[in-house]
Amino acid sequence: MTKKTKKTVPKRAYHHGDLKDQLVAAAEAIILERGVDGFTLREAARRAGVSPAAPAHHFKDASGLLSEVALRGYADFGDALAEADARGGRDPQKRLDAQGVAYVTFALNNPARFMLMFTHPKYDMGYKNLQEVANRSFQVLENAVRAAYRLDAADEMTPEAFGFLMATWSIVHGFAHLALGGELSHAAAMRGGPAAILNTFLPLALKHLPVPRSRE
Amino acid sequence: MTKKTKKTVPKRAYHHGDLKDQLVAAAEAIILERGVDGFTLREAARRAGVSPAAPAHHFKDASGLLSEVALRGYADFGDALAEADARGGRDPQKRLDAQGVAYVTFALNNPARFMLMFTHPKYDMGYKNLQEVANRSFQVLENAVRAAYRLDAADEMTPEAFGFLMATWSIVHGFAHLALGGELSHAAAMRGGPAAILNTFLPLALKHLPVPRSRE
DNA sequence: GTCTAATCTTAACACTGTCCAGATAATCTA
DNA sequence: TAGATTATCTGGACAGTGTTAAGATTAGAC
Repeated sequence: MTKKTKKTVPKRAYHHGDLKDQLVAAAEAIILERGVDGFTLREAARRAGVSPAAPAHHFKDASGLLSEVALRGYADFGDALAEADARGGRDPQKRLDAQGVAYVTFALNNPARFMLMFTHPKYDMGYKNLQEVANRSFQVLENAVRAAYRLDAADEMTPEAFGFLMATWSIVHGFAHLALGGELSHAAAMRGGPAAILNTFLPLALKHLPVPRSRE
Repeated sequence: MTKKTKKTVPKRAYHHGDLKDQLVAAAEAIILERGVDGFTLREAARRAGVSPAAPAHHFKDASGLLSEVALRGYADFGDALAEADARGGRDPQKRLDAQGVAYVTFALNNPARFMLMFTHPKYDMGYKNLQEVANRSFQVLENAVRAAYRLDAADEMTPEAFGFLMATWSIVHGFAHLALGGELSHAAAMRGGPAAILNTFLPLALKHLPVPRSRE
């Protein structure tokens, strides 16, 4: 009786209908639960309810699926930085402070995606427009540094401005990695718990890297 | 004829004799050639000329072998930082500058080991005295920061000193990751090649994080 | 309504890490 | 020196992996 009555138990059609998006969702869930290394293509297919070979019709290979995850991650990441930058108004210092907090906040709120994004061997930078989207997110940071050094978008970066850009990028990037790697958790446990990392530790660190006084 | 004459072609005895060290060497070579993800225990065994099951008598599992690689990496890393610290003499600024350069230099000269060391899921922090050795290397940095803040080894870290420690650690750690991730190679290609990263970019970035003037 | 192209399945291949039983040899004991 | 114990290594097996090839199913175009 359960043979023809497909309505009661949909059991899903031969064609999935929304496989691509569900594979991406499954991949994100897997790397969150098991880490980037814990991802397997077969598990993603399993969660989407399809055979191990099905994903090949939407992604070149496992690396392709992770590339799509990274792509969407960079898009959200760039949005978060751009929003923070906008909240900073016209003051370069405020713009950079807000971006620094947004940078680390994104990493802590999206640990799996962030780690994947900066684990290049896991995906393919040549995937679709991944490179552009990634560059666009980093450009938000560069633009704020340019403003601090009174450089137009067309101007070439001066060594000084470039040095400060690297310093800023390095400190937030390094902080995010140390926090995600658990390198700060011992200290956090003694000084206010995990919330202290973002609310206390990060400001304490960032205040050591102020925007250089502009030479009018 | 090549049957009994084992002398001409030693072919190796049933017992290897130096398997543990050769497995470590093979593992280091593999992650250098193929990246941390490219490591397989079977390949390491293959290079050492033993069966896939042989490593089990020296390491609990694949993670155990990588733990030994990480352990030796942290030991060398700590040594490099300690030597740099010593070269800095008594001046905290010089000690920290030297350590910063040593930190990034180690990462660039030992990319595979460095990446492994900071890819925690790949190995087991509970392995032998790994945790201690890792802590010891980080302690070198903390000690220089303590000196800058005139804190004894017994003194508790002040929030200010801790903030500066995190800022210093973050900036060199982040710079190393960005450089290894190729995030700076585009800029480097236009400004003096790969050597510029260490010789030009790093000093330009680090000068933005001076040791705070001591409040006598 | 037929045909084409997209989508999915089944089955197979060569890998992987890990376990087990047995072979070999180095070392300890007496 | 001889025998027994222990450490080390092999061969074979098992479940799991990514990827491919050949065929089934169905959506959409004409």
